[in-house]
Amino acid sequence: MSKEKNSKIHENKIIKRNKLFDAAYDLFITKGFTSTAIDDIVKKAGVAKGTFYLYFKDKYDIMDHLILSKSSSVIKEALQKIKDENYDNYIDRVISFTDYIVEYFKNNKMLLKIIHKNLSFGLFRKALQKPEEYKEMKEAADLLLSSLKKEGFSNDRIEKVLFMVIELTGSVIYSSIILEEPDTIENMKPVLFMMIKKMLTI
Amino acid sequence: MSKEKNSKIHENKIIKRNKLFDAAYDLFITKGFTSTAIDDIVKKAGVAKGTFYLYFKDKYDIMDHLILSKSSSVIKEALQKIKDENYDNYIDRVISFTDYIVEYFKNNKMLLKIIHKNLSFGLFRKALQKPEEYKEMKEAADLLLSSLKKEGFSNDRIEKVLFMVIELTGSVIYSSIILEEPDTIENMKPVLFMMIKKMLTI
Amino acid sequence: MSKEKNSKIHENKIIKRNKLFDAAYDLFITKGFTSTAIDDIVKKAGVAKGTFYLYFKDKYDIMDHLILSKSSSVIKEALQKIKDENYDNYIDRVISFTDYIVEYFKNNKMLLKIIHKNLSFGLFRKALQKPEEYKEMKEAADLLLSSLKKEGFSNDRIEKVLFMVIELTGSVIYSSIILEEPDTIENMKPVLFMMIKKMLTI
Amino acid sequence: MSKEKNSKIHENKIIKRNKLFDAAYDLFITKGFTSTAIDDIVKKAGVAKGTFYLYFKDKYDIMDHLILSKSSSVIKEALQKIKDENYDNYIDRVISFTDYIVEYFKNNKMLLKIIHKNLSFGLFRKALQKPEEYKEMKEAADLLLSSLKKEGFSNDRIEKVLFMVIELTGSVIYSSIILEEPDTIENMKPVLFMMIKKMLTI
DNA sequence: GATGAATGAGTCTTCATTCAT
DNA sequence: GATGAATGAAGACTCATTCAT
Repeated sequence: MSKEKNSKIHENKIIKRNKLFDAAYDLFITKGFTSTAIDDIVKKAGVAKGTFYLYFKDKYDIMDHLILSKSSSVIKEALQKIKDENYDNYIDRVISFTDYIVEYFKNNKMLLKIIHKNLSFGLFRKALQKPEEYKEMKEAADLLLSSLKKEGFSNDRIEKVLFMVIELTGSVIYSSIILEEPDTIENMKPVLFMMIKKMLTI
Repeated sequence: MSKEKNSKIHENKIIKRNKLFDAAYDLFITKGFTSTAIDDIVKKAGVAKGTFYLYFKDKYDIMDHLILSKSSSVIKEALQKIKDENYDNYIDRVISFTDYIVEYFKNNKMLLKIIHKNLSFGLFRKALQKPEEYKEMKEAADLLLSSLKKEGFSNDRIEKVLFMVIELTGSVIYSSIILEEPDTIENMKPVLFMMIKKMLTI
Repeated sequence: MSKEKNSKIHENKIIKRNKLFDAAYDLFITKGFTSTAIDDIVKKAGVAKGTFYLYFKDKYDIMDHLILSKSSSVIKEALQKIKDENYDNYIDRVISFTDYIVEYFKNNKMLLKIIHKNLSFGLFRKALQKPEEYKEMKEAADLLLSSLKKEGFSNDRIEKVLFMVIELTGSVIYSSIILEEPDTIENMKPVLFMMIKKMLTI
Repeated sequence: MSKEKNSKIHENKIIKRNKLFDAAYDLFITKGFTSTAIDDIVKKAGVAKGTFYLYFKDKYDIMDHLILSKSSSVIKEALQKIKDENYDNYIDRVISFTDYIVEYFKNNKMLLKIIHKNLSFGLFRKALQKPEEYKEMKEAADLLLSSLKKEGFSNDRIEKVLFMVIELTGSVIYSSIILEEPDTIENMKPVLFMMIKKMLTI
């Protein structure tokens, strides 16, 4: 009975945390991070102000969790896709993976805006150090890494090249989707994929 | 006499504007953008608060001008360097250009921090539309473009590829210099240059 | 004209500062220090919140100034009284001085409450170091000191004894007026004066 | 059996109360009264927040009990000392008593700080009205009172003089130990004792 | 053109207290 | 009796911007 009680309380806590999470997400992508006040978040979540501080340290804390959570879920989906498709060429796999992410952000411009301005690799590093919580990321990273290793990439280079592919992709996505600079994402995609292929060819 | 007086007044205005500019620059790279208040800027510049709004729309406005001005001067220097060196290989030219910029930001970490967080290509676009004011940028762009054109790059692709090279370089510089992620800039450089070469090879 | 203008502005500033001062005083003695919010003060003074911070660092700052200002004015009055009376006995002078202060606080219980809880000798020390601003205090201190010196008190002891007389007086005043402990001020007075006489007798 | 159970429960309650008491004491003298939150106290005591309110009305309540308890125990020790020493001069007895308290607070500066800011004679009055709980205080008071009575002090005056001696001692201790104003406690002691002697001499 | 006093909305954060479990 | 999640009022302080002089 005590267990049941605790589980109910625990459940409530998760629900409340999620309410805050969702409210913050909605507001951040609608009004932007800076223009969103804690007050807005709690009002939308239907909880008291103090409750916010029970679950998050401050506005930056909830933002970090948000970025990680959203990124993680995109990556998870992209990962599932390439698993299902079963390419035997590793470059095709990377391209397909990338394509999924491009398409995702085409439909989530505001999220892209938010994420981009607040993204830091420190965040991802932390995430990869908690494999239980962000196992999709870990899995995605490992899959790509092992693919490249098989192709004869030196250990030393793999990480750096992958990092650059990711950074380039991120930049192009942001710039072309949000600013249409230097061109629309549709026109950038073929060039981007070509570049990725070149970068990944030994 | 009226002319003389006017020119003196005009000169005074430029001096005042520059004072604000320099003060803002010093403060931004010391304390960061967010932590710098208009109040700090005007105090350091030795002018009244209202005067700030006579010369700049707001804090973002002065920041944009700052980024443009500083970027422009780095590019100018890099440009001068590759002109002096006289490579006949266009890829070497790009690498040398890039190298100059990397080295510059290694010695100006704070500026790099500021610029990165506030960079937008809209800014550069505007700059390129005022060739008289930012002629170094225009020149640099034209030089690289014509080099690639000679090599047989299709007009359509040149701009996009160049854009990607710049974005990749920017990302790597920021990440490796500021965060040492995924490695130090020294260790990233050879890989970065290799990637650039691949990207620029037909 | 410029002078006139400046003096008008300067005058306005003093008026505004005084408004805040008076509002704070009224509220502190009515509601107490802790229960008075900056908001209350500015509303009562009829100025904006930010204006408060133009004149005072925080609530403690205005309180310190208040204590000093009020103490200073009581002391000034007490000083004037003993000057007018022209006692030739130094003990009578001290007693008369003390009596004035006792009577003053009998009629200003709330001020006594506030002052007592926030009094610190550091404050007075600072005040005595600005003789131009708090010259009454300086004068009072010097007068008493020189009286005792003439009577043969060793320099070493004068300050300590005077300190104790002041502390004792303060304690008795506070306790008897505010708490009527251990008796009313009327009944404490003769004993207090007797004790002071004993303390000041060589 | 019911009795046994009840006594065990009762014991548990006392233990819990003491835990809160000790935790509060430690925190108050470490961080100060205002900076200590109920939350800190219950965490340190290892109980839930609500439990605090089962034993104490609020933060002021636990503070009052703390002051009384600590004061009572110092006084008890001081009392024991003068009993052991067996002076036949009543003034020496008071001086010795005082000296013990001075020495005690020299080694417990933080406690002194806390007590001073929150001391009120109302507290002691209450204590003296519960002789069973604070019998040391009652005893000390009676001992000193009867000493003075024997010397011919009028009943009326005894209480007041004693009150003043206590107040003076308290003020000097606080000021000299905490602020070293107007001098260190070592240098104040001889003057303080001399004053006490004068005050107690008929 | 220049000034700088004044504004007041906006923001985060703390914490004593309650009450359903 | 005990718990601790939830509350939400209360509070201090900041700062970009305006405008009368």
